[in-house]
Amino acid sequence: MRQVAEAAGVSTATVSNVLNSPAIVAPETRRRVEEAMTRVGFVRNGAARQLRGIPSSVVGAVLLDLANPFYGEVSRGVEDRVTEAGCMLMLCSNDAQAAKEARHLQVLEEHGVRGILVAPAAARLDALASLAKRGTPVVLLDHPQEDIDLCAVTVDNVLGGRLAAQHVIELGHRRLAFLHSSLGARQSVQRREGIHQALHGAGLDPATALVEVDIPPPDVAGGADAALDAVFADPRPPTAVLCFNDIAALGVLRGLRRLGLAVPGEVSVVGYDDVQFAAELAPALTTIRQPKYELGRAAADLLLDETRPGHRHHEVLLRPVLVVRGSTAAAPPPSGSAS
Amino acid sequence: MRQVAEAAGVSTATVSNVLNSPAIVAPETRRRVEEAMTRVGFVRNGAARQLRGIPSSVVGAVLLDLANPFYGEVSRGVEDRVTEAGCMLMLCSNDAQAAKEARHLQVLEEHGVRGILVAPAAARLDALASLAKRGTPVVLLDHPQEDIDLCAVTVDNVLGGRLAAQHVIELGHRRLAFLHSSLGARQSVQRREGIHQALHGAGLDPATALVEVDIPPPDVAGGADAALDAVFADPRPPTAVLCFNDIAALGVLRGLRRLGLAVPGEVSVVGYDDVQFAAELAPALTTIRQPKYELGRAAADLLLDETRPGHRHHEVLLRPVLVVRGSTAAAPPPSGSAS
DNA sequence: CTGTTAGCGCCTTCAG
DNA sequence: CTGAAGGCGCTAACAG
Repeated sequence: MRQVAEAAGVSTATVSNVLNSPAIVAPETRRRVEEAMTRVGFVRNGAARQLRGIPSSVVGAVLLDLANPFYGEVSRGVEDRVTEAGCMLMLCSNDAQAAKEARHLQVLEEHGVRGILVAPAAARLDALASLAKRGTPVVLLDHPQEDIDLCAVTVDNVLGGRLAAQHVIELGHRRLAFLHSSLGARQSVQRREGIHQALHGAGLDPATALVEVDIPPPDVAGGADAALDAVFADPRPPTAVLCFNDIAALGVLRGLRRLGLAVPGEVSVVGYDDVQFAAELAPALTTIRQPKYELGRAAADLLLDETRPGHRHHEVLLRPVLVVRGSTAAAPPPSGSAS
Repeated sequence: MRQVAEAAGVSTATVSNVLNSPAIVAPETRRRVEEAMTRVGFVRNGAARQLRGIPSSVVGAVLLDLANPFYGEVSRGVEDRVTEAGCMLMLCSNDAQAAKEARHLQVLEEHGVRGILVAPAAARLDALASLAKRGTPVVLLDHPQEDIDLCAVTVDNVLGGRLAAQHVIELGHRRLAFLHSSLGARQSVQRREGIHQALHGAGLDPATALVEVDIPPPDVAGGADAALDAVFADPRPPTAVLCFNDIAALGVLRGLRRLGLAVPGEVSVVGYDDVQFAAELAPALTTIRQPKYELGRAAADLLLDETRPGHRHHEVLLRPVLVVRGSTAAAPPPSGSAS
């Protein structure tokens, strides 16, 4: 900046004014300074500005996994909103590991970001609460507000689980499997709750009507595929499989093909998320659609609002929707294979 | 930091030493300082450090579109490599718009990032070259080095196009369609070159054997679907469709279903990228696999190496691979519908 | 309208 | 091993 000032024959303060309040600089001087800037190849130093107290224009986001198409669409929503506000995004994956998450949060805080969006992996949220108390706004993404005083955006998982279960129950299914994973533990608990509600509503007992299977990370599709062996070894196997996301459903479709079970003739499959490819699978996947892009946008919205004077923390609840396609059908008549 | 120093009854320099060279501080003093740090809730100020000249630990990446599963996997490769080096990632999408890209690059430079990975949208690369000359290392991702003196990582697109075309030619197809998009213009040119090579190799004339269709952005799948009407209105329609990515192939499968054309019985389809869902489509997609994760990792590797003293720019060329699945089969016998 | 000045928080000499 | 001092680039306040 000093170089520019010298080249233009003015002081650094004037250069600063050209940058920040062009209106108060004489046109001729301004022109000279601007010319000098391009000649010298001047680039503002963000670190110095920030040190001087200018609010940062980068926002952080800690999500589960960038390569997961669900979070891909979520981050696109975040990015678009944040870009509109003239900000940039520092993105990272926590891979469901609290330690990774803590490290990322620390670095983001040290960088003095304007705020952080986080889909928390850690069981306890105290770290986030104190982070916020120290002055870095935090917005929970796909996690309920619970007792913490933070903004939050969630999609109603209980409703989602209920929609999925009600759908197959209405089709006559009486034995269901629910495939979940520690990668979506929090969501899975709530969706299970919704499934239980639907079962009770139909007069069914979860203890006998529902098989639960945990898919070990990290390979969700492969794990789901492999998990089916045990599920269908049962003398009275389920006729409908509910999955905690579409990737797992991908694995289920593959596994059922491997086991020679027809979809939806013998087994119905319901996914979750409605990622882009869900409609094109064989058969097209019945699934619970989450408003992914909106989820990201809404979270970014809340975060950007944090700096507004009258801001008050609140929770936004989005609603999932059942999308019926080809992977679900009426339950097959009970076969005589009862042992 | 001053607060910590006061709380621990030492000077700020000692606090700094505890942080940066713990070994040279007396254990007892160190303990006291560390205790004071947690008590006060001390957080290092990244801006101040950077201003002081400490090299930044954030690297920037400007890719085409975060929501695109291809770039999702690429960025995961970048992220993992960068995290290993203790760095963070500032990610953004350029949406194939040179203006957006320029803005992002500027902000990244102002932030003083350690380096920038870019899958360039701009036609000319001078901006990148001068960026690098000013001191921010730049690595081209999925773009050849050409005449610019920068590191670059690419996947051999000519080979990819040739593999796709050779495969269907060997299956007896003599009329091919190639669906490309301005979203992948650069890659498309090279893949077309590969297709031409394959056609020539088989003694076919591209002028008559190849139909080219441009899919207008932004909806690739929908655009591909819609584009088929014109393609198959031709009296001698193609029997094989080569797509510039798997998303387009998704749309093609949908469109062919809509038109009542069997895959692979009447028409063969080849995708590109081999994204996660490609294997699970109906039918499973024959496609050209790109080493996506490796592409990201290799690019990050090159970037991190830029700061090494003896570094010399170079280009890494990765090889794509043909993955044959269910969407391609022998060409149908010529029907009598010649007009 | 333009120049001067001080200081943001940290790290690194240099003395002690 | 610890303390004091200076400066990284920028901007806000004030003086000219």
